[in-house]
Amino acid sequence: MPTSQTPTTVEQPEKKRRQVRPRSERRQQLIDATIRCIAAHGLSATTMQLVTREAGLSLGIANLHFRSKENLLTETLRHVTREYNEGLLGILANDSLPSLAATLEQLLDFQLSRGVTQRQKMAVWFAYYGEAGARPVYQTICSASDRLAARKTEALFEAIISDGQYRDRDARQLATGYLALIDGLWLSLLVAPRDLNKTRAKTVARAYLQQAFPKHIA
Amino acid sequence: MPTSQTPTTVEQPEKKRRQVRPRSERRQQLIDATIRCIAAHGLSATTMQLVTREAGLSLGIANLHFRSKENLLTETLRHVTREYNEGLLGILANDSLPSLAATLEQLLDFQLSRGVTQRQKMAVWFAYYGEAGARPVYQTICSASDRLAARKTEALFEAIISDGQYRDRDARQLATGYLALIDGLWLSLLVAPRDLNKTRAKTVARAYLQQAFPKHIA
DNA sequence: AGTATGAATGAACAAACATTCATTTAATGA
DNA sequence: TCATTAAATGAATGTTTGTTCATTCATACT
Repeated sequence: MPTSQTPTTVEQPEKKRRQVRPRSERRQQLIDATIRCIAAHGLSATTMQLVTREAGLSLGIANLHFRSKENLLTETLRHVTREYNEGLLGILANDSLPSLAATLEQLLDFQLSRGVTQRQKMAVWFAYYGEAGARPVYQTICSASDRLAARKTEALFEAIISDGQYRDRDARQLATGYLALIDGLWLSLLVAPRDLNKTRAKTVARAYLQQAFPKHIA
Repeated sequence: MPTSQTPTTVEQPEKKRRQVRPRSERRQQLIDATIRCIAAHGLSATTMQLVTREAGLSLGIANLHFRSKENLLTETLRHVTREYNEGLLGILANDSLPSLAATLEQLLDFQLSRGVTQRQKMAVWFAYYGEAGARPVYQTICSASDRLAARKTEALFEAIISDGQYRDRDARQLATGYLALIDGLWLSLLVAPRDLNKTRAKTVARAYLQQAFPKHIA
């Protein structure tokens, strides 16, 4: 054998080169991995081993960046919640008023869009809802998010009722019903995708809005 | 001290007398305890210790009567599901036809009744929904139950549409919407009981039915 | 090139877990 | 009253879990 410097390449398992990355990037990487794990294996089967392996990192790193598993799970819920709320506020922010009819259409499109209704996100959402009754932290995060959505939707509906001079309509009640309907449709999409697809779900939600505000939706 | 035969009664922790009971009774006892544990601590924190202690029995007894924890959890879901389905079928059974309007009212009353909307039951329901994406057994049980409810509700709505000669109504779509609405209301009652109570939930659900079938509901 | 810093690693550990099974004892019938 | 049966018990077991921390090494600065 000549002057082969390489250390006897006997098809080693290719020990991955260690990389140093900023804290925020690692945190995001771990949250993403946690979401995938929860969607694939459920919340109760999501272990630190599973998450860190899914992220392609070492076991100890989650505790390094998140202090504890509990904290990682809480931050993951916060992340999914924040993402949804930002999307919602982008449509329902007080200042942006293109037209009430257009806003209503945008809201419907967003809530049954690809991004929001993908299995991964919905699975995470409902996994935490399921535990919310027992974990005050989850309950707080979930209900704060719900309350924000309720407030913004109610405000939109009030504006629409005023604009269309609809009679005998209660904005609060209609908003409660509409948001519950959306939640229920998400649940069906998650648990029984054979019986309901996104298109039909959107038709159902649109029908609700048409009954409520016929002048504002086609 | 005289002839005290009793073995020095120094306020012993009162060793509970062992009782032999039939298998079916023990199974029910354990399922009930499991429901309470899931409601109080969540599915992921429900351990055999917790369940058997809650039932006032010894640690090994759950494995004796249910073979495994997995089996106990599955049977618990089956029990809750069966209980709900029986209530529903009691109202929507094909043969019992008092009057369509009365049946509609009964359905609404049942789905938002004390028995169905008590925190314990709803917490169990959603805990399993949250894991359903990852556990085929849960998914099967949940979606089979959902499908039954959908079929029966749709049949009722078809009869009502025919009876009232309503135009431009799709029974399937209305049933999907109504059941999703009920699911969403349950979720809100569970997660944000501060913002929604049973009475208001019933008002919202009734409004949906009134829009759909004004001749059949007050 | 040499050094200092702290991010990344993963073996090791203690706690918690479901499950097993030898033992106990209530219930039944002879 | 005693023998038989099997339900009930809980200490013991082996596995899995989250967490720790001594060590390694990529990176940046001198």
